[in-house]
Amino acid sequence: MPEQITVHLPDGSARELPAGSTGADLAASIGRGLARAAVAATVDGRETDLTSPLPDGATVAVVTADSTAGRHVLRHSTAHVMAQAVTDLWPGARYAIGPPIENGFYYDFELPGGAHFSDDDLGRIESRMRQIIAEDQPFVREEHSVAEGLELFADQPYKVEIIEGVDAAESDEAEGVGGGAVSTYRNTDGFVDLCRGPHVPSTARLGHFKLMKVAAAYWRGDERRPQLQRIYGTAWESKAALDEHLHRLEEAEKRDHRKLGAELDLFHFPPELGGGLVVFHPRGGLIRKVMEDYSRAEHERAGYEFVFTPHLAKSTLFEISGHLEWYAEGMYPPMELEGGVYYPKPMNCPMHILVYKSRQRSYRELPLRLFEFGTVYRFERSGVLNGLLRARGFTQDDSHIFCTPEQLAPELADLLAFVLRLLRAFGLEDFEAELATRPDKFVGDPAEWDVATDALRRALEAAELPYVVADGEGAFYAPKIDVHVRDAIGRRWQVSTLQVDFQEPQRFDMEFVGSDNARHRPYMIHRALFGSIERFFGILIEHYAGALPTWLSPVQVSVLPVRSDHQPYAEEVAAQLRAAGARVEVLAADEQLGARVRRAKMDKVPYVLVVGDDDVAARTVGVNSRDKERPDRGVPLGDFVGRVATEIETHA
RNA sequence: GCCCCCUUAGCUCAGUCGGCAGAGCACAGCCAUGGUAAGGCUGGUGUCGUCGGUUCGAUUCCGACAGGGGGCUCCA
Repeated sequence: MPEQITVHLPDGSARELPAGSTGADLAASIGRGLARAAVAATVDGRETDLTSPLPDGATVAVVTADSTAGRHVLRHSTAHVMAQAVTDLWPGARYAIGPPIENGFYYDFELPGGAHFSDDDLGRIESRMRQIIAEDQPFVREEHSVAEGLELFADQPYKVEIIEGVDAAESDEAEGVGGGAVSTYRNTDGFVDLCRGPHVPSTARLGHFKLMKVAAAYWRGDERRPQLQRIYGTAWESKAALDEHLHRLEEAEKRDHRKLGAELDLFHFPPELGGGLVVFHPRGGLIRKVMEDYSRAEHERAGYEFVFTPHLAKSTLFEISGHLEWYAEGMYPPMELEGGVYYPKPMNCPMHILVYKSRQRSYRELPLRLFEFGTVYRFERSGVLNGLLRARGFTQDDSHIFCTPEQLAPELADLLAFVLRLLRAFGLEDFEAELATRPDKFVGDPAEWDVATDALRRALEAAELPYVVADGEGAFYAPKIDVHVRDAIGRRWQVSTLQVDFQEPQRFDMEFVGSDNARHRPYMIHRALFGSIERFFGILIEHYAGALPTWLSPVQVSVLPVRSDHQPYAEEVAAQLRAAGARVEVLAADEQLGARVRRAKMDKVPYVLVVGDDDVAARTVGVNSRDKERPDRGVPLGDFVGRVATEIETHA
């Protein structure tokens, strides 16, 4: 046994420590500030905890609390403390799993007698957690055999299930179970939890946390298993970081499209219609019309043809398409009339296939690109509805492209470029894609799957779009690409989707006549770029916090005469702007100027013009831009009209 | 569908330890002609989400239901 060990630091230097030294000792030897900030260590790149002895000759790095790994450790440790507090306050409570997540952590519990937490309980739990933290209890790692683990957690059936799961099959590293061993962490007052670690050396390192909410969650995420009580919390390395996070949440709340939708008079969900069904008001309708007009013009340029199809169809259609077999629970219930059974359509594809099949098709017509703003109805479960982001009736900017197998790859590449062009026009810049591949349960020929998946991959690479492969996440009938965007405050939203489908062409027995005069089966691509117009609308509102770019704003310029006698000039200014294509309102001088400025600003109108004596005399306007604190006085009218016209045209 | 929370004027919310309910904004009328985020005065406004229970009496306490929010599951 050597008395000294040597550890290497990532910067290439080495350090001698007494044998048995831990990550915490290393941190202390490097410096006091670091010792305070340290929450864990890595040995040869693998996480360990600060309390385990370090091996001789390893490269050791100390993990600080403000790093991603460090925050992970903090949050995980805070989750343990929460479980400890809950078992103190509810003796006999069972604890299941409590991992760190983005911005925080959660822990799932089952309370004695099936009791539920209420929001008031969060305060009590937090108080108890603060006591535990103040007591500075060390986290001590222990290793046990599986048998000892089962003994230790005899009265914790969820922990037993985790340990037993290991015996049966794979190890569950995150839970500290694997290779025939079980690791745990114990606090001084006896609370012990199954865990791989690492943890902070003691509870005193924690403290900048807040319990956020109570929720229910199914054990193992399976709705047939017991429902547990989940508490979510957030935890950070400093008070400043915690406050910043809470501030971000407030900002996100201010951007909530439902709140802004009401404030800006854009849309609402009348209870008389039922959940998930929206009505657009004139201003929201105008924004939507601009979106649709732009989309139509771009589709026209890209070689799409426009079709229109009904909202209802007989069951026959959805029997052929397979929707009744595969998707019945997502469809609105049937209506019977005159002996027929009708369903509201959950998708547009079967309708577009009927357009294709209306006559014999030649390879010379392909690719045939059929486009429609198709409104569909899906019976989403009540708990999943979420404003415009998840509705029961919505409109897809839907297209189905029918092509020959040879055309598939180039068509996909063009399509992806088209997707990005359209999204960029709406001011979205930050994209990521997900390539979803063949699931376990699939239909069709694996060779065809490979062809399609490969075509999708090549399209992604051609577009230089960063992507991740979601293995087995494809639809049962086809692989797909989902395009995600990041908004102004970094949230990720799924928008566009591109799917290759060989299944429906077969079900509908689609054909085209090739150059060889033989009949062939076309490939089909499903694609929606906005995804759903309603959803995309909601995302834009949140992205821009309601302050839409000029070209999308329902009112682009408000003209405010200082006094009533400036009204004629204000009308003239408005007329010139309208002639240049702008949407203009004049707020007459029956209210104080300041109040009218405020009203226009609250409506997030991009330009508020004030015209008074000087302006009438010099044919100028006072320009108050949304992005500027102070107004510009005396701007020549002609200059301003030109500027707005350019902005509208260039989507600035 | 399941768990937690919420529901009082058009909106945001206060309130009644059980005794016929309030503020600000908005709205209406009048006055004020005002150069950049709320001018002044006056006024009307409610089945206190719905139904049932307890009570002399329920907006308040209890229960059910509906609608909304946050999660879970789901998202072909």
